[in-house]
Formats: sequence, structure tokens, C-alpha cells
Amino acid sequence: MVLQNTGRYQADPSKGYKDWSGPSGAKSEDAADVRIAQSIDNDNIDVKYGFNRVKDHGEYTGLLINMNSTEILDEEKRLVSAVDYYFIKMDASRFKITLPFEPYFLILVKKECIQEVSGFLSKKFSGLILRIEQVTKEDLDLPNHLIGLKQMFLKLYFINQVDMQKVKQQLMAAVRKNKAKDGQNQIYMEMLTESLINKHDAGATVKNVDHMDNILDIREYDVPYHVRVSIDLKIFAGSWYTVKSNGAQAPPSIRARPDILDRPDMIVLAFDIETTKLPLKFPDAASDQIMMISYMIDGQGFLITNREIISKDVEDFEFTPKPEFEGYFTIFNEVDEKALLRRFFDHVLDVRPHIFVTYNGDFFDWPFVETRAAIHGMDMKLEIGFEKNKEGVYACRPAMHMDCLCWVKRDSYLPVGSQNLKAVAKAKLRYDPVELDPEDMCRLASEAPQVLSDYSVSDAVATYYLYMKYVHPFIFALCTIIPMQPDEVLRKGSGTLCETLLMVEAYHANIVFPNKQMSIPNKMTDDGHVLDQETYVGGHVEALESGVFRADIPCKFRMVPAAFSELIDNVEGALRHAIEVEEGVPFDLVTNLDEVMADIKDKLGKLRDTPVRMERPIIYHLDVGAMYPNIILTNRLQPSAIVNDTMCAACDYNRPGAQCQRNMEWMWRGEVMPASRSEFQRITQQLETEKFPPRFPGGLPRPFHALSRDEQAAAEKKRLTEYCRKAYRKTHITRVETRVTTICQKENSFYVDTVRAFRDRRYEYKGLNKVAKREVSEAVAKGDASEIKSAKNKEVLYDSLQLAHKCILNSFYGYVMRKG
DNA sequence: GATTTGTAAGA
DNA sequence: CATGTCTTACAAATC
Repeated sequence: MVLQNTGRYQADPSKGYKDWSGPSGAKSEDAADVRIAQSIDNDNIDVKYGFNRVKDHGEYTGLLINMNSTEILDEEKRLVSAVDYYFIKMDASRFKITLPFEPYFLILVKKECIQEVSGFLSKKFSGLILRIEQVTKEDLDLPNHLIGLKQMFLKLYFINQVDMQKVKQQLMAAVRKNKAKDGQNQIYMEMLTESLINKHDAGATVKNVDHMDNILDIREYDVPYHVRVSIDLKIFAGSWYTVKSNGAQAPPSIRARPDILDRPDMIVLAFDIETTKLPLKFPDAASDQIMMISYMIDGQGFLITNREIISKDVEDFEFTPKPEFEGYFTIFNEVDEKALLRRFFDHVLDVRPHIFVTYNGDFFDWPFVETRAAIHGMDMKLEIGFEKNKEGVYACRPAMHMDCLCWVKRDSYLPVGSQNLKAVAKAKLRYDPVELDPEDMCRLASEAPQVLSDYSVSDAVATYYLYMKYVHPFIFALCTIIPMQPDEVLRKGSGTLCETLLMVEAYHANIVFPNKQMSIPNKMTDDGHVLDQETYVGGHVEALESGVFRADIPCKFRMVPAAFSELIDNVEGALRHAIEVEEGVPFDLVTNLDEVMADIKDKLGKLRDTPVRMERPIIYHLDVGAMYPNIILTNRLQPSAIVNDTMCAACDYNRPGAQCQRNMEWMWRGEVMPASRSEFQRITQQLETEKFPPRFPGGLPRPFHALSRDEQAAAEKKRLTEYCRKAYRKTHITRVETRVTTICQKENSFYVDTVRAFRDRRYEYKGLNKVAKREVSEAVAKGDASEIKSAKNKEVLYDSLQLAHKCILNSFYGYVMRKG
């Protein structure tokens, strides 16, 4: 492997930096020997946890619990991208299958030279591109696609992701260049004009000689590999599959088994550590020690003490805060910290948990254990396979790490002040945990080891049962619809979950994924002011009347008689709707209709006749359920349905009297810099004569044009803000405008369909929650303790599921405004 | 000392 | 790597 120093700054900061950092730089990652070593490493760790790759010709049925991407050598000794799928069988035994899958992405090429570009690319990237196929997909950006026009793409296959990355980078550069030629959406505009001028003659444009210039767009290039595979093959964690293994070389075949519902229990280990610390300081792994590790495995508790710190041996004891949260603890008193860690690692490898659970373990417990182990000459990665990955998460291929704090933050709907473990235990598990002032802990270690043990164990118990009751059922329910690892489903933002759900829907509807929209830095308004930020004016609440209202304080009402007359005239229609549509009862089954109608009319009549009244009010709490999702559904609001006149002009459905355009008013709000266009230009001119700090300490100062586009924009913005503050004595002017946007009502409904499916799923859980509530009261009436327990569990489960679905459902609304 | 700006939290 | 806006409170920055 040769490192080349071209002496030029690299555009990508991470790449550019690594090239200076010696042999461990970026390029070593694609060196074949390193990748083969990585592949062997992967398998060794998996075997450590009992996941052996199936290589025979047998058939296996198992519950899929996890997935990881990897590389394997094929019969020609080439490195091939594949996904490892981890299963457990009904008898709790484990196996792993490895599914090779060729990564791919799509490119859009000028229609008239598809063949030529295809041939050109095969030659230019021979050895990298495996093969090229032509595929047609529905492209919601394509003018007049509603009549069934499909877009033709070239689908480029690769044997592995590294090759794909290399080609992707070059093609992206070409696409960027071609797009920049004029305007942002020039490609689609060109197609628009073409389709407007002459729908049958597309070959009129002049063919380019350099075929890189004919690549108009690149699509679906940034879908994570394992997500790609799982979308295309419909493989979801938390589901059952029957796998037919076809020997060591041929890929296995996988078949979903929706008929199996029971699940084997996964082995769950929840742990928590207690450490020494200096007074009024946070524990520091470099100097402080681990005093105790307490953990629970499948409801069985363990506590390891460090007798260098703890003054005397602790005896086995029980910590059961509530009958349903049992905790019998077995104690290992170890001579020192090294023996404590040794005991912990050995126990982990003996049990081989599927899931490790912590509370904020990514930031405290894991790094602390890792550092302390290193001080004693142990490598946590080698011992139990856990290390910090590039997202800052402690992870291991064959075991998951579930940090309950992630669930609390995103899905629990608890306020920030109640997100510590104690408060969460109170709110969700409904018991008062042992509380202890951190400043007392070290003293208690020597004076009252039992008190400290109780405390330490209490955290492990809370973490374990919080996970088992709330986090586990929720994450594995979501996993069956979101094609990601359980870890990711736990940790990703709700917007990313929405996006992934949408990708699944789009793929199976044969719709090409829309590209991410890039925001233009320092955008200008029409009258030449820099736009700092733009958004919409959101919803607000209007109070018709304010004051103190109580059901026992009479209140003055002023009725509108005409409204009552209208109501009286419509009583029959309203009743019919209520009976037939809402209750689903045939109208003629009702026997006392006249009676009820007369009663209602009489009451309404009295209200009409004495319109000014003093009465005790009845106070209602009226909640509009799933309001935003329903607004989306009734108006068929979806990003791809935002159209303009040009798009509609190209659409065959746009005939006189067409009902497909829904015009909707909204309020635009922009924060505008007060400086004028000429002032802005003067500032940029000034900046171009200046020098800027080097990219890395010790480098040369850079002129303005050497800065990246983002840095330039930031510098312009900063200088402009300073200028505006001096010259105008304010940095922003807020503008609000009413705008009208057209929503196409005929657009492919995959987005609104996804929202609807998710809303209905939530209602399903709400319904099940109601059923469980009824079961609780029935069980309470019967006095059957075990039935009460199981019914209560169900109630809690369905309530947490519906609440968490609410969070993601609301995210569908916000998702369309997401940046990046 | 008044005003603007930035941040966090909750709804 | 990343749901949204609106309101309130408060501290820091700035004039």
C-alpha cells in the first residue's frame, strides 16, 4: 500500500486529515488483507457468543434477533459484502447465517444514450462494477408520471461496498458538476420542457462525447447496506424465518414464518457499577476504582464487590421492591478490582447474553469498565467483544447493548427533569427506589457495606425491569416493521425511523427514493436581502374567552337562536349518522326513535327560546385525537405532492374542471438581514482580499476562495451580522407573507398510506390497552393474583406501545421540515 | 440600565 | 448525525 501526498488539500476533511496520519490512514481500510482479517475477527467474536455460521445443507427455523454487515470470501477468493443474521431457535440454541447480497445504486442517464453510457461505465470501471441492468421505476419527480410514465435507471451492481464507494464518489462528482451547469433542478426542468414541447421526440438534444456529462442524477446511494438488504428481501428482526442452508459456498434461502407467534426468551443482562470518587467531583476512570458491579440475568441477581474498598464480605440477600420485581442476589466478594473484573467477564462469557442493558452505559459504565480493565492489563474488546463504535456507542456484533436512557429520552414522554433512573423507576415501575447522596457512597463502602449493596442492587433491579417491561417489547415490536438492528431502532432519531418506514413502502411500490434536499447557503430574497432562516408560522391556540371556570360557579351563556333552529331541523340526519355510521346499527332496529327525537328537539327548543342564561357549566376536555396525522390524511399532504404550474401543465390529468389541485394557504416567515444587496456584495469583496486561519493548526493561512463552501457562507454570515449590528442596529428583520401552495390530490399515496398504517397501528394498541384494562378489573373482581399480574402487564405494555407510536406518528409531520 | 440574543425546557 | 413550531424564563452579550 502506497500513500501519496499530492501536496493539495483534500476536499473531504476526514479523508484529507487521515492521509497525513501515517499508515493507519483511510486507505488501509480497503487493503484486502486488513478486510480479510476483519472478516475472520467478526466470525471469532460471533463464535464466542455461540453464533456459529451454518454451513451444512440443513433447514433451520429461528427468531431473528440481530443483523450485522460483514464481508466474506467467495469461491474466487473475492471479498463479497454480506449480512450476518443472528437467530435463536425455540429451544434457545443459536445459529448465524450469512447472506451475500450485491450492493447497488441507481443512476439517471440522458435517455438517448443509455446504451452508450452503460457500455462506457462498464469499461471505465471494469473490475469495480459487477454488472449493469436497466430498471424502470416510478419517479415522482418525473413530469406527467401520473399517467404511468416510468423513469429508466441504470442499476449498477458491485460485489462489495468498498468498490461501490469508489465508483459512487466519481459519479457523484460528475453529477454535481452536471447539475451545477445551470440551476438546481435543471435536469428535471429540461425533461419538463422536453415533455411540453414535444412528447414524442426526446432524441433531439445533441449527444455529448464525454459520457460522464450524460449522467444526470444518482439515486439510492446512501442507504445503509444492511438496511438495503433487509428492505429488498423483507427481513426484519423480531420475526421468525426458516433458513435453508446450501453449504458453505452457495447463499442460503430465507423464508418468513408469520405463522409462528411464540418467542423464546432472550438472555438479558442488566448491569450497573458503583465507583469511588473524590468529594464533589465526578468519578474519573484514571484514578477511581470500581467498588461494585451489580447485575441481573433473567431475574437472577448478582453482586461482585471489590474488597479493597468494601470493608467486609457481603452475604447473599434479597432486594424485592415490589412482588412482581423479584431480586435474589448472589454475592461474589473479590479481593481487588482486577479480580472483580475477571469475575464479571468470566460470568458474561459463561452466560453469553443476547442483550446487555444499562442506564446511560454509553457515557459512564462501559467506558469506566473499559478503562479500569485496561489499567489491569485486560482488553475488554478481546474479553467480551465490546468496544466503542464510531457513533460513540458501546457495541458488540453478536450481543446488543440497549441503553434504557435512549428509550426514556425518545419514547417515554417524561420531562427532562424526570429522566434519571430514580425518577423513571418511580414514574414507570411505580416504586420508590433506594436513594443515596453520592457524597456518602465512599464512606458507606467502609462503614455500612450492606447499605451500599442495597443501593447498588436497586439500580440494577430498576434497569432490568424497566427494560423487560417497557423497552424490550417496544423495540422488538418496532423492529418487525423497521429494517434495522434493534440497537439502531432504539437509538436513531424518530425522523430516521419515519424515513426508513417510508423507504420500505416506496421500495415495494417500485418508487425510486427521492434524493435529500440540500439547502442553499446564504439564500437571497427577491429584493436582495440575505435570508437567515425561513419557516412556516405554526399552529396556535386562540382563547374565545378567558377566566376561571368551575362546574359549581354559574356562568353567563348567550345563545344564537338561529343555530338552534338549524340543529332542530337536522336532528334526524344527525341521529341516523350516529346510529348507522358511528355505531354500525341498522336504523330500523331502533324502537324508540320518535321518543328520543322529541326529547332532543324539546331540549334544543328551550335553549333557543331563552338565549341568555346563567347556568353552572359542564366542563369538557375535548381532545382532537391524532390531529396532525389526520390533517395529513384528509388533505393528502405529502412532500411529493407539492406541485407548481409548470408541473401541472405537463400533466395529462390537468384538464378543464379537474379536481386534482388543492390550493392551501399558509404563512411564510423569514428572518431577513437588513443589509442591501450592494452592501452584501461589498462585504464579500472585502472578504476575498483577506486571509483566513489554516484548516489544521500549523498550516498556511488560506485565502477566501480556498475555504469550503460552508466555511465561506459562515464567514459571510458572520461579517454581515457584525455589519448589520453596526449599521442598522439590528441583525434581523422578520417578514411574514401569506403563500398559497398546490397539493396534487392524484399523487401516488405511499407517504400518506404509511402515515395511515401507523396511525391505525396505534389505534390497534389503544384498543388492546382498553381490553387489557377491562381484564384487569375483571381479574381484580375475581381476586386471582396471577391473572391480575398478567393483565396489568398487558395494560402497561399496550399503553407504552401506543404512546411510543404517538411519538413517531407526530414525527411524520415534522419529518418533512427536517434539515439535511 | 435597557435591549437584544441565545439557550433550555415544556406544551 | 439530525421530526416540527410556540411560549416562557433566564443569562449573557451588547449598546
